[in-house]
Amino acid sequence: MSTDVFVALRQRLPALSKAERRIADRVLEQPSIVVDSTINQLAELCEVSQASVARLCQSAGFSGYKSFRMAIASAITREEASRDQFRVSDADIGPDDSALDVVMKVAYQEARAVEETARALDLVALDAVVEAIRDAARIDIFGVGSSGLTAQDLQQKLHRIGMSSYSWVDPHLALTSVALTRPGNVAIAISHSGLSVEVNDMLTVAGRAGATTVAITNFPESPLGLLADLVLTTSSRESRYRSGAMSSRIAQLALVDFLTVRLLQGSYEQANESLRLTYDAVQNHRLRY
Amino acid sequence: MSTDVFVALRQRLPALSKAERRIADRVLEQPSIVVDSTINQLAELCEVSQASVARLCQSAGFSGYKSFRMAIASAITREEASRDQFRVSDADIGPDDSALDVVMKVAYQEARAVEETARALDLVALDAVVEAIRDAARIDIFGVGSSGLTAQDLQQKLHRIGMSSYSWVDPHLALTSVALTRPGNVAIAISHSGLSVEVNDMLTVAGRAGATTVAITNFPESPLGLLADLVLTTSSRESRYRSGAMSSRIAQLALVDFLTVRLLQGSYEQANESLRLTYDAVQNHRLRY
DNA sequence: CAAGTTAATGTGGATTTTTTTCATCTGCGT
DNA sequence: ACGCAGATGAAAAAAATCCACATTAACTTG
Repeated sequence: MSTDVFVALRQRLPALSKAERRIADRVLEQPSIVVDSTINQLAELCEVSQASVARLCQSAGFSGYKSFRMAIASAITREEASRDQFRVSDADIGPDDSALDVVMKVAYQEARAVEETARALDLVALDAVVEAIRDAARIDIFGVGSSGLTAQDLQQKLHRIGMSSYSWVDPHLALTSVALTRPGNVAIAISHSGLSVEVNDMLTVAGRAGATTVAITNFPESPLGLLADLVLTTSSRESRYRSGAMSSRIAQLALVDFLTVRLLQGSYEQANESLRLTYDAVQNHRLRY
Repeated sequence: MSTDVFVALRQRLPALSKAERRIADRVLEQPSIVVDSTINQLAELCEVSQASVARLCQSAGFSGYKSFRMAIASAITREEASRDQFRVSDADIGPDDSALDVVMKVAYQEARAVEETARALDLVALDAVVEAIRDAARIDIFGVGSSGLTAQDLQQKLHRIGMSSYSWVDPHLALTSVALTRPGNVAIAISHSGLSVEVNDMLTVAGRAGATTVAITNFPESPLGLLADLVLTTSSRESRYRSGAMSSRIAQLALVDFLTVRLLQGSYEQANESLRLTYDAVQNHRLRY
């Protein structure tokens, strides 16, 4: 992309003739009118001829009014975008915030959670987990509360690409399953705080049985984190105005996706075949437009 | 309307005719050609008539090709700006991408899905749904596959703030439940494509029983979207390299959070009390450092 | 399976918009 | 006052967009 229209315009400002100057001033003052106006309307607005407008566009380095107009449209959104970047709604959500405020703030927090989780992720650990999963005959996944949903999600995805995996909601069932696991298998525990008793128990038992233990938690130094062979850390901070887990769950799911895509990469053909088959399987449960 | 062209286009994608679809695909794949092409050139490039291009532009909500082109120019710069932040190329994920590339690209797509969902959200519909939920004696939630997890998540959250809600995995159970629902109650159907037979059935029955019907879907013009009284639209694009639902599920959960926070705001004291109580309830299942 | 019906697509011309040409005007120096 | 150079506007020419209508394709129904 060449230099900004506004820059080009401002630089030429002193060299312009009277009519062109009038147009340029108007445009710089309120660029949006260019987007909304044809060359005729803009000319009339500035009380000059269309030809003058056309000449200004060319003298600013554009082929004509058309491309000038598009450049202005671009430049406006570029300015908007960089403004938005600084007007980040890092503030906490309050009881009197408008719907727009709420939506923007929540979205911002969650987008940030994903981004920060990605940036802070230990890629070596990630690929170690991927390797462990790939070699495992069975994968047990466990989480309670909202982390239970992440567990289910991971289970579904692993299952879809052809890996035997189980996610347990019931702690007793989980314990009986992992008690019988073996070296080479993988047990994955998910807990935002890393403090959940059930989840810790499950990973302890799995470790004792020789499985590779993986923790997905926001706090690597938590009991759960210290317990596990491999730790994948999410980076989310919950708003005080929470209705339970928001960002933490999003960050966990993002992590699940990193894992699955990475797994998928390793066995492209085979995994894609699995995906195609599972997709076809539900095809006749779909309506048509 | 600040809603992004690309969002509008992607949401209408499945509802488009063959010729329009071809154009839309081409545009989404390489948007810059629109900026460089007249309507004739673009038509020739896609091997369709100019009229079809014009029709697509109108069906995407623009007055014609002119304004469509400007919107594309804007949207391109917006995308560029946000990509710069992630320092990620626009290429899709490939089998040979490094772990870092994969993580950043997935994170970018998911963060983008959240942001675009927020940006394009119909706030009036959102608050209408919030009102309906608040007044309802019972809320039935239904989704299959990965949308089933969203359904569970929403159910958990509503439940936690003291609303009677049910999420059904089994279509039969769901149908028997909504068949007995009543006017004033709310039925929420979740489906990314809006095509799932079971989910459509459920909402149809609920509507017949007089409940307020809500659809959460990426495609407002899908059968499900057309069926519902109120539609909340997600704005996600799936990577071609998908392991099932990634961005779509994240966007759905973001939507769930918008809903719950908004609900929570309305009844600050009472809901916060519920949250505190439920938090305390699991307290002695937490370890200490 | 054919006829009828409806939706989708393309053609060509009407209309709008942009570009270019050229005549006129303004200001300035001689 | 005259002539010249650059600036400006009017209008013609060119280009592009939009629209009405014809045609084709797809689908339904008897």
